[in-house]
Amino acid sequence: MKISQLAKTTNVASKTIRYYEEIGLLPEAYRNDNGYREYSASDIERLVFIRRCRELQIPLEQIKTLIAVQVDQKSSCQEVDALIDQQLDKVRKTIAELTLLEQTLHALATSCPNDKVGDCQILKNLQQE
Amino acid sequence: MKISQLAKTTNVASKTIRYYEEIGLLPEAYRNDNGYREYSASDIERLVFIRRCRELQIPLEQIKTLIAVQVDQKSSCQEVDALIDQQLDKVRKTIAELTLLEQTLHALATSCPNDKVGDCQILKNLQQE
DNA sequence: ATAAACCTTCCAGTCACAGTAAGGTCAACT
DNA sequence: AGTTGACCTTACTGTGACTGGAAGGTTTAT
Repeated sequence: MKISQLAKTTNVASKTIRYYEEIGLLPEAYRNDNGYREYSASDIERLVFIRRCRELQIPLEQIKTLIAVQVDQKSSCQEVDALIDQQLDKVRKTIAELTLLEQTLHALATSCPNDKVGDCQILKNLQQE
Repeated sequence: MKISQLAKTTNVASKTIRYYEEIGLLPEAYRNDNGYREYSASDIERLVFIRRCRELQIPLEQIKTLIAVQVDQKSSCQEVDALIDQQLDKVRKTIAELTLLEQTLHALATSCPNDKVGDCQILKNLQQE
């Protein structure tokens, strides 16, 4: 199958597939006589895996690690667990930060009863240390 | 005052101050005989304003707009209100997305009772569409 | 024959900086 | 007078994960 077929099947843009190959996240694709990349079913699997990881906002470098770990079926999946836990931690911290941010923005949004820039309480609040 | 003094006072790195000047967020600084940038009190105000906006994750381009609006004291601060509301919206949407993400990651993190990669439920789940 | 829909590589742009290099300036000390 | 160290300057590169576009080759359908 050609790259656009793979793109459609996996819901990953052709451009992105080439990019993944370039950075070594995908192996170099087999080429047809005309130089076009040719893909098989196993490429779909790998790409779906990557896409799912990306949906979880796992960085490409860490996805590389996950793929490397998968190769040795008998090795411990401790690294996998740790990576997911890390990701969960990161997401939770970001949520906490954004929740504070939301409160600040909400307070700010409701702080100005005036309508001229000169009296604008929002702008004054933004001036404060 | 020199750039490092301004940096300390406002808690914005010298590098960042130069960058803000480069992109036109700050006006071109006055230069001493030796070519060093020289700043005054009003520069502190402007930079604190920018820093506060950045803490609220307002993009630099929108901060430019806010600064432009401030100039005409008599104009309506409708644009300011709208911008803060937009920002609040964006933050709320991100929180909602991350909350879903957190649930998925949590479910994933607790899905694997095995310890060999070959049986790892996490990796299997990541393979799914 | 030609048009459209593909494919290829390569380069630039995104956002908001941070890192580094190479060099100029200044104040204090020996 | 020389030197050290802390500043300052510009200019270029790198970050992450792509996306857009240019310029050109190939295939397929009409």
